[in-house]
Amino acid sequence: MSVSIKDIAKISGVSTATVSRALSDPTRVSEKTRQAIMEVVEKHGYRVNSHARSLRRQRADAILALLPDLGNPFFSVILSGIELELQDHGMDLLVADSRATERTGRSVFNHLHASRVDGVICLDGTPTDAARAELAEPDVAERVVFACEWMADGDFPYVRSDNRGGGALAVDHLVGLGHCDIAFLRGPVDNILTEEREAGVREALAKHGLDLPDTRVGGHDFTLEAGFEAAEWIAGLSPRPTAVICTSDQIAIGLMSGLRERGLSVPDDVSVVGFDDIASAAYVTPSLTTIRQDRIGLGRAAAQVMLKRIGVGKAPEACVCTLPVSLMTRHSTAAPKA
Amino acid sequence: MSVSIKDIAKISGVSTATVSRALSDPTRVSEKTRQAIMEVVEKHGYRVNSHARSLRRQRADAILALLPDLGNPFFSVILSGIELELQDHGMDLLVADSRATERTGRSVFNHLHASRVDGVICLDGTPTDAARAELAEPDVAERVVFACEWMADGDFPYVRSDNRGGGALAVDHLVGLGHCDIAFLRGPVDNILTEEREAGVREALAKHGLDLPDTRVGGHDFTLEAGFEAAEWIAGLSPRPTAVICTSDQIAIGLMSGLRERGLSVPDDVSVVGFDDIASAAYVTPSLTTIRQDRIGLGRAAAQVMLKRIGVGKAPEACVCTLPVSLMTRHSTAAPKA
DNA sequence: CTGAAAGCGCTTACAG
DNA sequence: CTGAAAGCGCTTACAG
Repeated sequence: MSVSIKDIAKISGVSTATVSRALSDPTRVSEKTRQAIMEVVEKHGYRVNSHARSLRRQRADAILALLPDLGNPFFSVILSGIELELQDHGMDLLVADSRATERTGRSVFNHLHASRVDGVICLDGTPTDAARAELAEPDVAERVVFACEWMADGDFPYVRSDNRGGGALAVDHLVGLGHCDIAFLRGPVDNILTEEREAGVREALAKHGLDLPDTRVGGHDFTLEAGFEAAEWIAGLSPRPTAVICTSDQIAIGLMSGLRERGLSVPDDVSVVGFDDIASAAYVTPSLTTIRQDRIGLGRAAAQVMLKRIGVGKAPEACVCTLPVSLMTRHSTAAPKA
Repeated sequence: MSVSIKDIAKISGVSTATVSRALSDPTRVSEKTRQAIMEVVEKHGYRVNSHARSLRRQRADAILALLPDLGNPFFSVILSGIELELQDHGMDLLVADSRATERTGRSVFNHLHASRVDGVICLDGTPTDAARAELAEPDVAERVVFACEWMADGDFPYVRSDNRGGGALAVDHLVGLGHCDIAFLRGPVDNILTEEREAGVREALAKHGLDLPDTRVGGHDFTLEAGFEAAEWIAGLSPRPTAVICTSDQIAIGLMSGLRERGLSVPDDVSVVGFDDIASAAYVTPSLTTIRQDRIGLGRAAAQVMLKRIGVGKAPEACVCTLPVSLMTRHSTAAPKA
């Protein structure tokens, strides 16, 4: 059917070895032969068969991005950052949803075992027990990089945002505005991002001589729904906190929606700070003050660390990387009403 | 390094052929041998090398999803639908950003030519000239399915929403509310979705004895920014239309934000209808009336059509599929002020 | 600079 | 039910 290296060799009157060299390492072939071969290659639209090459080279030239939820739009920008970087190195990107995969009973690292990919960028910080067991195997471990999320007890290369710093930024901003009764909305239980951001919030609060009592901590997920539900709780608190720090923009947007439905105004009655700076944060009403994560940068860096880890490109160096975050001041925060 | 079928064969005391059969077609091996082999397989954690299998079988067991913009969150849910379906059939999912790929000078169908994937689900209805030329080649054409978007002049299997019907639904809703001066906000020039939705709007308008003059048509992109910018134009129109139909929720959300900044109220001054029903549509203020697309269904259907096309699973049957859309009535639309 | 040959790890007619 | 052997399409020491 499709033309192979053998055909090209025959037509060009050389061996397959020479064709292969002309394609992979042109300097090892005379200019004249190379040109003749390339002409034949062009004319017949020959492309190296990736499976044959991978089998022979023992290298897949592909990376798997493992997401906790492929449908979550938060990841799309990160994914595009990963792809941008991989493309520059001629590597392909496979994606899989770790939760959906577990449902099938297959291992999330199957791609690695089957040599389909050279490494996996794991964006899921809470793998199942089965996955954790596999992560303990050296031949899996040495091919994994964590991005965004990570395992508290693991020792893997990683790329992440400065989550603590982000929590602190939110606090400094609110305290600077005059707030001293601040609530905090968590993400899912055991999620490392939630824990880090909360730690950052507590540290910064302490620096200002404030604290975060248990009665001011709520939330259970990163979603719009969770934020919306939390509005009922916040609205019912007495005294009501004058500001809420949310661990995601989705929570914040859901929360603002819920507060409004209860007749509460943002920022007049309650200031709200998000986390992430997703695209719509600037366009909701009021526009959302939030902690910006550089998601493209996160994706690119994750791919870079991965490529280093598996020995593509530069020599292996720093295999961890924490990206700075920044405060985006918009209209969902204001000084508390006197 | 890693254990191969040869090792398993040796340890089990059978030929590699028998191991292969035990793994792929257990009925062709005696129960006893099979069990013995499986035990060895389990114990040594053997996995079939995917490149060797693909090379031999001439099948990649993988599909490429080609998106116009990997970073656009609209696609994430579709992608998860595709993955769900592929997973059920043991197929892997590769993703690539068509615009980013073109930037590198490589062909977007390279994966197909290199046999890395068995087919490509194309979500980009406006391929470059180079890509169109390749789509004309039979061996490419027979492995492509369009999803969501498509080429007006192509004849490919496809999966799409009922875009015309969606346009009509929006009109019927607004006219039912009493609107008779309706504006329309387009997406990018030449985008087929925009054209279809506009056609649906015009047809429905005509049915009600109304029309859509050029002076009531604006917009140039599906983005939040484009919607925000359009607010200036809408606000400046005299007389001002009492309702606006947007070709995406992003446009609608951007528009509402811009209108509010100009002191206009939605829906009191202007009713707004979106298209897509993205997750945040229900949580913006006011919540957005929109045309819902079943994105998970779109993704699943696209994968199903693809699998049929390349002969996996069921016999090939209907290779086109138009999914119904539905009106989600929320708070961004109301009767026009008298 | 070039070629002959081995081999990457599988699967599958073909025989028995 | 099982095995020996060919071959999928490459790449790469090894020789010359």
